[in-house]
Amino acid sequence: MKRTGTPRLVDVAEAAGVSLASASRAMSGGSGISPEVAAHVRRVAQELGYEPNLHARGLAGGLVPTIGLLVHEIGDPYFSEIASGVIRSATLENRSVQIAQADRTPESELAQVQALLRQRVGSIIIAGSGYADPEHEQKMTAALAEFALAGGRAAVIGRHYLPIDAVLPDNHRAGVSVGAHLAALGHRRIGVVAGPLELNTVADRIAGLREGIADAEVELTVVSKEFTREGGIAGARELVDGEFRGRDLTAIVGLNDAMAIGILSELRQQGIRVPDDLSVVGFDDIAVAADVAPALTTARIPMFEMGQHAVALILRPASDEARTVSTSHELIVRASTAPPRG
Amino acid sequence: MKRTGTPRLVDVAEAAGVSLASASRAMSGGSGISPEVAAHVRRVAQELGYEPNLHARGLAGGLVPTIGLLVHEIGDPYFSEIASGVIRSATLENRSVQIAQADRTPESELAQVQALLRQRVGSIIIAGSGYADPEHEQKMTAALAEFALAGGRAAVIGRHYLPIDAVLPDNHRAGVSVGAHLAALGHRRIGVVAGPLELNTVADRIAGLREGIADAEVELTVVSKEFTREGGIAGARELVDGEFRGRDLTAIVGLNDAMAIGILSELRQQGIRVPDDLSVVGFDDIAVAADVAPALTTARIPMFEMGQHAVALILRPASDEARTVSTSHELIVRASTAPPRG
DNA sequence: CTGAAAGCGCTTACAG
DNA sequence: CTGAAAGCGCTTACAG
Repeated sequence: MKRTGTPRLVDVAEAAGVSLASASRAMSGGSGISPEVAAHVRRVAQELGYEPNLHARGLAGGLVPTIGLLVHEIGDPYFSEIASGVIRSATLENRSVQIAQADRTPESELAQVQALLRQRVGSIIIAGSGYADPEHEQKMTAALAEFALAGGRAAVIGRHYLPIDAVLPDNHRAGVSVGAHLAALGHRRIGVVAGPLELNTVADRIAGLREGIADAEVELTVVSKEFTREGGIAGARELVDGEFRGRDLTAIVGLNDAMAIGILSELRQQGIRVPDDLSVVGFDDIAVAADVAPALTTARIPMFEMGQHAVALILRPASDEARTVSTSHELIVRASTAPPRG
Repeated sequence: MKRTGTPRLVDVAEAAGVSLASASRAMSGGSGISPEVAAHVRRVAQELGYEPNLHARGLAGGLVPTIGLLVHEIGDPYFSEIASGVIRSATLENRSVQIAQADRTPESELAQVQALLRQRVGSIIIAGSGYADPEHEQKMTAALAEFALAGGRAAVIGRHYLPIDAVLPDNHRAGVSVGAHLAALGHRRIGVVAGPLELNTVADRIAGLREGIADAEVELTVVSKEFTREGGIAGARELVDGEFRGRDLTAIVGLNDAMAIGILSELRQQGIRVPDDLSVVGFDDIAVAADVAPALTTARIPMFEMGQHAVALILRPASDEARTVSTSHELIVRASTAPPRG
């Protein structure tokens, strides 16, 4: 069954009066062909409505222009906002994006990256914090190096251990802002509900927090849970009702908004008023942070823009050394923080 | 550069002592080969760690096992929760998913579907309400019919005008539940902030609402806005402060949670207390509905499960007539609704 | 049911 | 820079 109507590269070659090889170079390669001929071929292709067959390209050894996007969990607003930015930019550039979930485990992350490589996607964006585990990061680096060797373009969002192009959230300084804010309000006994400590996002934010409170005599109590709303609930319970009950905290920091929202929920459950009895702060400023009860004070991280930056990075040809796009943060003070009572 | 290490189908054919053709039939087709041989080939393939080259398959005329998922906006929790269900099930079935955004316009929707078809994805899931516009729906039907002819599998979520496999949210009855709930509380003047009226989701929910209040003498005031948080804000403003100010409403329904959350935000802004001065209800029960201020009464629609159902549908071979999976809803009564004052 | 062969639409050495 | 040719790894009529 001939697919009439869909012009192939031979058709444009013929129409342009050049060989298949030249047409191919005009459309993909770019090098090894005179600019005039290339321009002519492209014009003809345009007129004919030529659309390259991606499977043929993939088979012939080339890479497919698809962008592989790896997130931990697309239902998490942090990642869905990044994904939105990636897809928006990709669509503008006529690239399609294939999405995979790593489900918050390093093994799955690696497996998904390899699945993406097998499909010969031309570029890969890995969103989400890296792991402190050197063995895992080294395997990831190796996989991506091989990918780069084959002409693939990779970029990461939010991890700085890998030697490749990266979009860096302002985690450390965001932590500083949050710490300084609480210290300035007068808080001296602060609880932190952290995600897994091997995530560099968690480590960076905690380090920032410590720096932000360094001038005041603040006691920090850190518990580590899942990096989710449920983790926030569990952490809050432990801090106000568990073994740390005696600490008499006046503020709790959730290391992302999902956790902070879980914390708010648990405190409400227990009849603890925010910010009267306890202040609460988050990180990220996901869309709903302004709408929860009370409205959440948080350090805004520009997820959507980070997704767009990542696409811009992989669209640029590779260079010798890894490029980095640093983004900024903004402390958004809302209703969930206030000076401690008394 | 020989890709050593990655066994090809010829390699498994050789190892299994059969022809390439038979090996191919064993791995993909299924028909035209004896069960014993097929089983043997598959075992050998397994041992060799054979992974089919999707591009070769796509080129050879077959379809690629990738699932194309079309949403309006991945940053919207309604769609990200559906996407999460789709990706979860797809990963379990070893399928990858390619995602595209339709940005809430019919033209873009059609364009994205065609882009997906050009890539020869084996299946397409379209999430999101259909349009009342018969011309658009007819074009969509034509595109999907052609796709089905080529062996593709398609399913829609949340639109029932198209003659293909569908997962149907319980929009009408959810509307009934919401209407009945408000009527039972004693509300008689109810405002509705609707999304675009040409969306069948909107039409279905409004029809349900009308049915739910039919027994009481309720006056419904409907305004139509964008199907987003901002739309909710605009609608609330119009209902309490604009030309409808005199209506003296005692409750406002947002036709999805995003709108309802926008409504809550606007009312808070204006110093109108919920539920004391005005009750508010939403639809969907997105993850944050329980955490907004006040916690939102809403009709729960199982987005994640709907995504999984859609994958189950497209995994099943095509049948003569379109199949339908109906899902249910659950009215979740929280703090945003109460009897009207006075 | 099974096999030999053509063909899917490109890219990329290899010559010129 | 340009072209003829081989090859990427599969699927699918076409015979048997």
